Amino acid sequence: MLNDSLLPKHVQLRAALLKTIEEDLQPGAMIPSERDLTTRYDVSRATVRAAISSLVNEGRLTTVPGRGTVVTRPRVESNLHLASFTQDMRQRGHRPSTEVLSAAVVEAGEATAKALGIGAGDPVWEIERLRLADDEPMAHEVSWYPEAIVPALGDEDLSGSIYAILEATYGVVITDAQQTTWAEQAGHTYAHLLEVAETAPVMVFDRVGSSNDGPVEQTISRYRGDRYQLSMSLQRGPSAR
Amino acid sequence: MLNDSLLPKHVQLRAALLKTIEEDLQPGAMIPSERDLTTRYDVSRATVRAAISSLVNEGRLTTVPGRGTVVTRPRVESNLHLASFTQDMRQRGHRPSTEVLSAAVVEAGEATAKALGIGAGDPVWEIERLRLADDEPMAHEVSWYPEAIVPALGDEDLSGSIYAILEATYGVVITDAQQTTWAEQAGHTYAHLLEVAETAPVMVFDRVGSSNDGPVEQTISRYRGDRYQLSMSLQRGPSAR
DNA sequence: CATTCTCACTGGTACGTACCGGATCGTACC
DNA sequence: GGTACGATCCGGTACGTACCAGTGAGAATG
Repeated sequence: MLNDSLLPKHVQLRAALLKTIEEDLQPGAMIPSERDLTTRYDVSRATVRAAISSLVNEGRLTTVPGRGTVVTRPRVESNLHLASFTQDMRQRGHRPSTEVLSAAVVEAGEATAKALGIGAGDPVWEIERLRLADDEPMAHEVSWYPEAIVPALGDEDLSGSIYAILEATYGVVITDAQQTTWAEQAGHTYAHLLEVAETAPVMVFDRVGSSNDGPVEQTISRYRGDRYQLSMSLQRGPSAR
Repeated sequence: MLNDSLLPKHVQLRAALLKTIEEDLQPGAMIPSERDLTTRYDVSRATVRAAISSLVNEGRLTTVPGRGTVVTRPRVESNLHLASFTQDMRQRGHRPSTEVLSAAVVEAGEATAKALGIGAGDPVWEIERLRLADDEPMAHEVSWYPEAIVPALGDEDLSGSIYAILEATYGVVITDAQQTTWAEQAGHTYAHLLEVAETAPVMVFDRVGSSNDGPVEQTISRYRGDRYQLSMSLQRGPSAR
């Protein structure tokens, strides 16, 4: 039945099961019992269990002692992914808008230069924007992009997604980012911009976005603590000592 | 050798291995061979392999065909993972300690009951702890665990990792969690506990930890904004609209 | 002395058996 | 008609055997 090849049987069986649960079965449906599968595919139960446990481990199947093994209902998408402010707000049910505060070429500071892998003092576009949701301030953002990568960024309409401009005009696709977040008091400057008290808490994000060719963007955002929250899923990872 | 006993042997063996790789072995060191472990603990090789593969799955061990099984070198990157406070602080170079403020069985609130998949009013252990790093307050934590799962939690030493207790005593392994975070002002209660101003910003985490059998824990933590930050990597999700 | 070969040992694969406790359902008994 | 029992399914646990393909150290060879 199996043995098309050099692949271990439990790997082949795994693939076969995956195919059936994707094509023929609905979430919540039961797959054949382990003992049934042993005769169907003419393998031992240990092999069947190896295949199944691999799929259980990836969250595709769930075992229920005494009943059987069922196809897992697909999980709601993890909320933590790389999205532009615009996408993010729409997904949360808000109407996003943007106020461009400034856009100019400046010399890269030390931290920015290091983050972007360029020299300190190299020219970078500095874009400062206020982000609104339903016409109320949600976040303040300052972003830096190397001029060498996006020479004419200032000519574009910066009230929308800069990621879209990068992609359409410069063929640069930001595929992943690393960000650090912490909590601060708004303070003089941002209290005014965000229309909150000076002692109001804000969530600060320091993000470096990268394309396949390396870092492209650094952004420091300050979100109003009273209007923003972030959800994420955690797995027990390799470094979960 | 094993058989303390209500727990399956491979779970006990898993715990035993985890202890040795945490206490006696350096990253990169090899653990005894599978056949060696069968005689040491007087179990079958299948049992040994079950214990090992569970640890491999969580990234604590790595198997090398023809050579052996080695303790995984912890990676410094990927800062966003499921880790206990103790683990987290050690990784950040701090010396963690804990002050247990209270531990009692209470009736589950509505939000907690919903998160844990139990009935409102069902008995849950409520553990309130102050977490210190280098003897200074870092975070305040309140956790809830269903009494049905951990009947005698109050008898344990709660100044360390509760995850470790869950695993060692109850055979419950928290493998993943969903958490939401936002920024707040410390306020009366927490300002005093965390030794900061009432207007000082804190990062709040509302986390639900789950084992393979479902939710086990809800924890609400408040971290001092001036002492804590969170790093994470973002990928462009499947629907990168 | 350098190379090659052998061989013990590793994890990986695959088979078999056996028994347990939980779930389900039909059936026999009040 | 409702309850209790038992047969029978399920996955979970645990044991055993056997062989394979890499690895690596030491022996045999050049």
